[in-house]
Amino acid sequence: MAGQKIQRQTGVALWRQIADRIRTSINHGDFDETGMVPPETTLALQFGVNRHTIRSALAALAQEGIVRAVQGRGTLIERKERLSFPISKRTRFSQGIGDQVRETRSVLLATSEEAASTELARQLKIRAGTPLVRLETLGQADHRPVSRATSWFPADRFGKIAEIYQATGSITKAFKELGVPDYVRVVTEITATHADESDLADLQLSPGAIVLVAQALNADLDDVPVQYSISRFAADRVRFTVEN
Amino acid sequence: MAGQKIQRQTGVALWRQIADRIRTSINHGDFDETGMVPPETTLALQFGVNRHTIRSALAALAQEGIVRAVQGRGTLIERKERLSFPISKRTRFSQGIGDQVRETRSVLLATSEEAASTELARQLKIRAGTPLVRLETLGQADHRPVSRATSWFPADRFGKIAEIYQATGSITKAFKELGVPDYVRVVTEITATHADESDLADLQLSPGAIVLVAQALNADLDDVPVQYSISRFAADRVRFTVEN
DNA sequence: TATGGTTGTCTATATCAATAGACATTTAGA
DNA sequence: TCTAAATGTCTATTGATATAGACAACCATA
Repeated sequence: MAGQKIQRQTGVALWRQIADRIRTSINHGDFDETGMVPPETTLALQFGVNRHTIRSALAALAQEGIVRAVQGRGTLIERKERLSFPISKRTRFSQGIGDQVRETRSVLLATSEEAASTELARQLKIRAGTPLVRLETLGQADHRPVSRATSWFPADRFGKIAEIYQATGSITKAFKELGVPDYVRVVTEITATHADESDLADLQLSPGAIVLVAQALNADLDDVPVQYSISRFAADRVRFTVEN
Repeated sequence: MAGQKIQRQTGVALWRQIADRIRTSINHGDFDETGMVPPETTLALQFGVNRHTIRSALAALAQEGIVRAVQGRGTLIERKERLSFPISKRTRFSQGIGDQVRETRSVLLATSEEAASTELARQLKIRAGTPLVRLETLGQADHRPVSRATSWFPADRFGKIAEIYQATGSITKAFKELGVPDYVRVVTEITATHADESDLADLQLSPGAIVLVAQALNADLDDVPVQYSISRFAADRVRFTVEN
C-alpha cells in the first residue's frame, strides 16, 4: 500500500478515506498474493489510526460486497472489478465490455417525449422546440449496475425507439429497425463529479462516491445527429479507454 | 439548484457535501445572473440544514478561492472554471487549452533515471530493466495548477530530455530536438479517484476532491513508443473531450 | 489439543459535526 | 437617515466520529 498519511478534520471521516484507499489498493491488485486484506492491527499501524477506525472502513467495504470478514481467519477479498470501457467511433455499451463479464444487460427505466431545449437543439443540430424522445436506461454487468444514461432522439425519425429498445434491450438493434444500419460516435466529453442522490440509488453507491460523466453525440453515416446522451458511470467500477 | 436531499451519517460531513454541490452549481452557471450565491438562510432552507452548516460549506469554498463573502451584501462568485481538454491523435497540453486561458505554463518538478518495471516495459514495448528517464511535471493555466504528470521516456533516445524540457517548457519541442519531429497518442485510459495527499498539495485541492487520471502512451511516426505518462487533473477544473 | 493470530464485542472518554437561538455588524436602497 | 437584508460572532446542546483498553470467540496449525 502506498503513502499512508490520512487527512483529519476535512469533512471526510477517516474511516471513509481509509475505505477508499483500501478499495483502490484492492482494485490495483496489491493483495492478490494472499487474496486477503492485511490484519486490522497491521492496517491500524500503517494508517496511524485506531483499530476501531479500520473496522469502520472494512465494515463499509463489506457493505459494498468488496470484502468479507471471517472471524479467526482474516478479511477476504470478495470482488474486484474495474471494467474497461472503450471509447471510439464504434462505441457501444454491450460489445465493449462483453468479453470482460459473463452477462451484460440494459434496462429501460423510463421514457418520455419532450421539446428540444436550446442546448439539446445545438447538440443535435435541430431547431429548439423540435419533439424529442427521451430514454432513461440502466446498464448492468453481471447483475451489478454500471451506468445510468439519459438519451435524446429526434422524435420524427425515432418516435418508436422506446418500444423497440424495451423489446430488444439494444440501441443498436433499435436503430437498425428504424432505418439506421450504422452510426458513429462524433464526440465524447468526460468529466467527474461526486455522486448525487439518484446516482446513489440507481448505481448502488455510497455517499461521497465518484461518478464519471460521459456526454456523447452519435450520428448516422450521413453525419446527421441521431442520439445525444449523458451517461453516468460508477467510477470505481469502470475505466475509459480511448483508442486513437 | 437541483434536488436537494443530503445524505446523513455516511462519513462525509454535510458541509462538505453541500460545498461540492454549490461548487457544481457555480460551474454549471446556475448563479450567473446575479454573480452571487443565494443568501445563507435561503440555502439552509433549500438543503434542509442549519445556517451554520451552510456557513461551513461556504467557508470551504472561500478557502478554495471560489467565493468571497461580503458582510451586508452577500457571497460573491470569484472564480468559475472548467477547462476543456481535447484528447485526440495530436494531444498536447498547451495547444489544447491555449485558446481558453491567457497563459499556460509547464513546470519541471523533478527528474530521475530508473529501470523499467514490468508494467512500464509492457507499455513502452521494451525489456524490463531498460533505463528510463522519469519526469515529474506540473501544468498550469493562468497560474492555477491544472495537472500533475509523471512521464517515462526510454533513456537511450531521450537521455537529455529533462534539460531540454526545463529550458523550453515543452515536451513537443524537446522531442523535436531529439530527432522526433512528430508523435501521436496511441491510447489513453481515463479513471477517476479521490485526491491523495500529494494531489492535494500539488494541485491545491481540498480533501475529498476528485482527480481525473489519464494514462497515455505516445509513439513516434514509426509506431515506436516514446513516452508513457500518468497525468492527474483536478476534476473540477477540467473536462476531457474525445473527438473521433 | 494447545497456541498464536485474527475478528467480534463491550465500556469509557475526548473531539468534531450539526443544530438552535440570539444579537452584532455591514451594505444597499427607500 | 432609517430599514431590510445580508454576513459575522457568540453560547449551549446533541449526536457522530475517533481513541483507548480489555477480553471473548474463532480458525489454522504445530
